[in-house]
Amino acid sequence: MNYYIEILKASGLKATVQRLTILEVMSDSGHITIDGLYQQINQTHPTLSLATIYKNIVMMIEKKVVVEIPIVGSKSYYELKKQDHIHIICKECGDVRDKEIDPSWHTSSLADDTFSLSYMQINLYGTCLECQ
Amino acid sequence: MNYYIEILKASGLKATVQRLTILEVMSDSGHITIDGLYQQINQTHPTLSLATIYKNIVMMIEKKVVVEIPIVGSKSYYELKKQDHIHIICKECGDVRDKEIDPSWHTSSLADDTFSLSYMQINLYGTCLECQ
DNA sequence: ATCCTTGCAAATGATTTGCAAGAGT
DNA sequence: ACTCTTGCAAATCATTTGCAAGGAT
Repeated sequence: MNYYIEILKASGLKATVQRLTILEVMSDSGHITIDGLYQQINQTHPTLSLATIYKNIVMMIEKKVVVEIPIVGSKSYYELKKQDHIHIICKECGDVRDKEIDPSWHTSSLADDTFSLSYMQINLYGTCLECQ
Repeated sequence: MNYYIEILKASGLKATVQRLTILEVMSDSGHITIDGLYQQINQTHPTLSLATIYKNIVMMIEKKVVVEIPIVGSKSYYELKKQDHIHIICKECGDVRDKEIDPSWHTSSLADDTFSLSYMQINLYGTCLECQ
């Protein structure tokens, strides 16, 4: 918890209960949609409003504390910012898992020299073991 | 034009002027949003409604004629279905370019054996030459 | 002739905004 | 004390739906 207070302050955001709650729930679930966040949070903080979640997600994305994961055929997921990694997405159950990017990949060679790369996003869609 | 008639029929969809127009505009621009489609089409087919575009995009995605490209921080783009490839996206101007996937990549090794991969999506975000 | 598709308008759903009260620094 | 943030309700924007008329096979 204290960890997130530091992150928020370092980003110029006040450490409110609402923000800390959002970050904790997001961290626990790994990847979560806005609706998911709201439902989870509602159980422990029934007064925390949807509007507050929206406002804060927008803000924390701007401050690079949170990252959006846009998904084919569904709402975006959100996660805490960390190193670039692959998302393995089950089309059946919607589960999202992380995987490290194979270091043998020369990611810099992906784009050409004329393009200044800032970040990448790799999503693999398919069916997980449980859903097969 | 006749080419798209075949594709539609093969997918079990009637070849209407509206659908052919959508496919042509989409092909011309490479990648386009719903709004973009509507504005482009409006110039030549002012009566073609937004609702028709929505209905058809949904249908053609189901039939695998069209593919959604979800984008960080903006609406999804759509393109004609073709081989998997990389999208190079300029965060400044929104331009989307295609690039072949480096064949030296062992894409099958990206996921583990337990995951049945159906398709992948690789987006590189940064700044294009013109916007630098 | 039949069934599918269109276009309109209305309905729904998601996200954003304005503002007064409350909380963090 | 000051400024930022919250929560509510209303406003806006995006997407979907129902239905009667028109078009494709």
